[in-house]
Amino acid sequence: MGRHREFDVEKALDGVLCVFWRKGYEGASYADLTAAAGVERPALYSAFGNKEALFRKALARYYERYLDYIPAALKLPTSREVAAHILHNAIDLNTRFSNHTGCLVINGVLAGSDDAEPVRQILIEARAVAEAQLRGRFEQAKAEGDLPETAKPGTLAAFLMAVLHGMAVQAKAGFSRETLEAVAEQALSCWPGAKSTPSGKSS
Amino acid sequence: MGRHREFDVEKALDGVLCVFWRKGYEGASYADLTAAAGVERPALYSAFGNKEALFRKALARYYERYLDYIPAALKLPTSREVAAHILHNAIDLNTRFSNHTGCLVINGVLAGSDDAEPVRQILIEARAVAEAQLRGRFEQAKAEGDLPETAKPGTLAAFLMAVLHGMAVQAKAGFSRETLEAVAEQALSCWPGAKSTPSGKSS
DNA sequence: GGGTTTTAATAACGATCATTATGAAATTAG
DNA sequence: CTAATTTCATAATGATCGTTATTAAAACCC
Repeated sequence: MGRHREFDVEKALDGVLCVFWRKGYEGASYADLTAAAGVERPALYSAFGNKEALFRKALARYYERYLDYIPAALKLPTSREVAAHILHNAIDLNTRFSNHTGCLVINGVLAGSDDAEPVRQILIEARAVAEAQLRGRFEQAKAEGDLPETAKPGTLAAFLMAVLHGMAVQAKAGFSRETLEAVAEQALSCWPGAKSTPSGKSS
Repeated sequence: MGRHREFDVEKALDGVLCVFWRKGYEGASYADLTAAAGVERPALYSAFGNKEALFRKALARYYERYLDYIPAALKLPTSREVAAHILHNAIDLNTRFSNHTGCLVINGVLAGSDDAEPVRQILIEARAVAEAQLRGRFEQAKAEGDLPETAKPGTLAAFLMAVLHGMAVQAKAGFSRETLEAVAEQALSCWPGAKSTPSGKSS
């Protein structure tokens, strides 16, 4: 019973996502958001809740639409392939759209007013989850002999995330895909190789 | 002629700097700024100009008070020492103050409203200057044989900056000094070594 | 088809934003 | 001591912030 919704909720969310991606959480005003969503303010509130809830839903959509290469990468056979796949896909994502470069999880809130603190923590937690997934995958690689005994999975995960974050900052500053690819290659150049298995027998 | 200033301009600027460092350009309100400076709004305006001018002066002070390790590092004898010195000093700066972690040049404005675009460009330019200095120093290292012929100074500079930016993001998220030191070590582990001078005679 | 319910659009809400009039207090020049 | 000048603190400016009444339009139920 009642009137139907006249706008496509997912389309509106996509528009909202682009604005948050470009301007961050606090930098995006409702004037921007409604213009991009093609919908008036009360419609956004009734469909998504307040600004923080709206951002959370945009972030969830970002993960499922644009960050799906991460779970895919984690299934690759070697830790080096995992790292390389994530680096290259991140570069593509960070430079593909000229209207919103970089990464939403970095652009969202790095530093902001006290009002933005909850959203800042959400993004910190999201990055921590990704880093933990990488550490787990690299621990597995170590157990499999894909990484040497001396390798530190936690350090490799933190290092890879640092390079990803740094490239996101650079992409937001307008760096070219080619420059970022060179950065990624440099980061990969010191990736620990497979165990030389001096005493191991390959089955 | 006229009344004397009753507050210390440099002290006030230091207070302002801390707020910008912690909350970024747009996240810092005049309520925050005046509280930290210990001075009323009109005093800030008469002494420094508007918010953008105030930020520029805080940024200049940041460079001379906290980023003086960069010109010092550029004078070190080898490119590896340059990179290591900058990485370690950046980590210290990013974690030394619990009230304003990370880096002002990153926290300032990454993504924001259109109003913040001028300040965003200022920070992009500041980072570009640092990267160009590094590239110049690494070109010199290459010419001196400190870096191999295959080394790409521009890539090394961009890579080093990426790691620095990534660590600044991580520091702002609360990462420990120890974790960041491990990240820096990983970044340095692939630093190109001195030319092996297979046909060269050491003088 | 009237009554109910949900959505849509306009416009208003109080709060806060950066910026600045305003006038009192303080210092120097004559 | 008076006049001129600068700084000080209070408070007001218009604009914009996120959020929400309010009212008209549309779609369902009985």
